[in-house]
Amino acid sequence: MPEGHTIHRLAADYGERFLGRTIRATSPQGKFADGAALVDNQVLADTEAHGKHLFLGFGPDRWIHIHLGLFGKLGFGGAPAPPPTDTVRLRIASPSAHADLRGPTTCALITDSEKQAIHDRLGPDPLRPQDDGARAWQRISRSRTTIAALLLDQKIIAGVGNVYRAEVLFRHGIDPYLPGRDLTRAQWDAIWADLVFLMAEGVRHNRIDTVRPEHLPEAMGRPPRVDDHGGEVYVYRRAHLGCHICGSEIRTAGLAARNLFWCPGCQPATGAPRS
DNA sequence: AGCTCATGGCGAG
DNA sequence: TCGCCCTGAGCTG
Repeated sequence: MPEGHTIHRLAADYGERFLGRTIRATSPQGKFADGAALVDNQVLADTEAHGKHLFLGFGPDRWIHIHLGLFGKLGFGGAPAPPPTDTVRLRIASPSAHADLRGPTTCALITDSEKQAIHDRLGPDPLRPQDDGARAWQRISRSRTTIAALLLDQKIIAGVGNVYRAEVLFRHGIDPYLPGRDLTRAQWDAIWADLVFLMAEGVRHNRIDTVRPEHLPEAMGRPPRVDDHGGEVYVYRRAHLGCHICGSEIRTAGLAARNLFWCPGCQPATGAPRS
């Protein structure tokens, strides 16, 4: 269950273990048998992430494109690798390590130009140093769509998922229903800079933490969060609980088939009326 | 054993 | 906007 920080982390994890090495590739589940055969006994030459897309380079002109979707998981382990379970789509193994991919939305062999087409349809990624938030602003500032929906649109900004969306809007006191074109440039610049910071922290710690030090449980005299998603957050999955800052009841609503969370006190409605 | 839900995204209508 | 794809955990019975 990954957002962009997880994918960047996994690209680094693959690289650490297999870059420059000849790997064995198999598809115990069978759905990627042909692709695995074509990279078996090849050298992993490159790993890259853009948003939630992961690329493993076996050049020339040959990449494995992985997208975990909502359920996909990647697990690393040592050698010898244990017998794979029958849901392993792709196992990559070296004499010292193995990696098992399960449940991805996408695991496919692609060419350089197919890879480029994927980059071309993705927006700037806060975790790619060369990417620029101004490109996203061009579209956001002209859109009547709510900022909450725009933040999840990978064509506009790549790598943000449901947790970062809710949390970054909270951190900036922005109504999720505010149309993109009603944001100020200063608000967007602050959001982008914050995502660059938060997501880099996410890569480092391998979890999403968005709570400022002065609002951490120990600073606020409350117990630490216990939740299966792991990090300290302000609003994500905290529906009907009290806001850590103002005490208002955190609200939730469906937006484009995803659950949105926000604090009506800290993020007062300035956008369109909502039900 | 069966249901629900999850940090995602696609295509049909 | 809905249904669908992928998997697994945590309920319920």
